[in-house]
Amino acid sequence: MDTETAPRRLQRLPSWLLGQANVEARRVVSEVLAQEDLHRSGYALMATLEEFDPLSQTELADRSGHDRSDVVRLVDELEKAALVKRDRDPEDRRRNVVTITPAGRRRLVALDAALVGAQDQLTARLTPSERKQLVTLLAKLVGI
Amino acid sequence: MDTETAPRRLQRLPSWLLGQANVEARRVVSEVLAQEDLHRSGYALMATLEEFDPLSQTELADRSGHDRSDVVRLVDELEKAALVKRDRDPEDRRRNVVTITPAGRRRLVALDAALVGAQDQLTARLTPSERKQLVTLLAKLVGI
DNA sequence: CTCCAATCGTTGGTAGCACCCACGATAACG
DNA sequence: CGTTATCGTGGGTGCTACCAACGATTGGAG
Repeated sequence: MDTETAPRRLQRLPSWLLGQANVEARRVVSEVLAQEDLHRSGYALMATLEEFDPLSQTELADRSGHDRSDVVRLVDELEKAALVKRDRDPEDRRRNVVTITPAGRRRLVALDAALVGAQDQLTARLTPSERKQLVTLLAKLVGI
Repeated sequence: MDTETAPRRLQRLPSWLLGQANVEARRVVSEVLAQEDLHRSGYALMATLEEFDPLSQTELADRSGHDRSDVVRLVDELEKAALVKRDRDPEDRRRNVVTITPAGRRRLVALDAALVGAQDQLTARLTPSERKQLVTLLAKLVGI
């Protein structure tokens, strides 16, 4: 849409501006990740595993901010692509132990590089110092 | 989700932070508007009409950032609630002329007040000056 | 040791939202 | 005229975020 022709009432709302910015963010990131043949949630899961490996699916869901049931299907895909591994936990046979594979780690490096480009594109209109400010403000807003 | 326990890879991404902030924004705003018995898109349409009245449905769609076909159903609801009026344009009988009703304007005032509260809630962790900065940065990011 | 409650993965379904396409009615224009 | 474009409308799709319920399994109370 033409954000410039939007009503002022909306343009002044932080919530609306966040929405608009988020639309851009999703668009740019999805586009870049699609070239690497992955969805945004796939990246989120792999990033989570890279740092907190090994995790049960429920833990993975909580850390990555997804629903338990959605993680099932996401891990299905990632496992099919050999980017993650899923095994029954021998110590608690209700759980699945999910880990990232070496191939997954290698893939993550490529994705990181692609994502840097996406971030630059997203914040193209901001100066480097403004980008830092934005990150700081957003982090504070969401309570990090 | 617990944004604090998210992987650092994500926490550093402006796009991810925007996403998290947007989740909060949607949640807070939807909640507040629900008490006034309206969706977010309903408010967007009414805000657009208040400023640019009268508009055809296509113009309304462009200004408010929605699809033409979705505006049809949204205006249906708003018209049923007597918040907007829809008439065939006598000068171009393909068009519908959509205007906000006096009742709509009154309702908008109440909604505005409710939304101020929502914004405060959303940006509760920021100082007044930080809130201004955030709005400025986001506006610049989306090209306003 | 037994039974009950809780947890885990999984399946299925729902709701909202942003899209897209095709149609009939109408208008603009050659 | 007849052709092309625009408008509202109905229908449908895909994505994402949810929620409910189930069988398998575990842990804890008695």
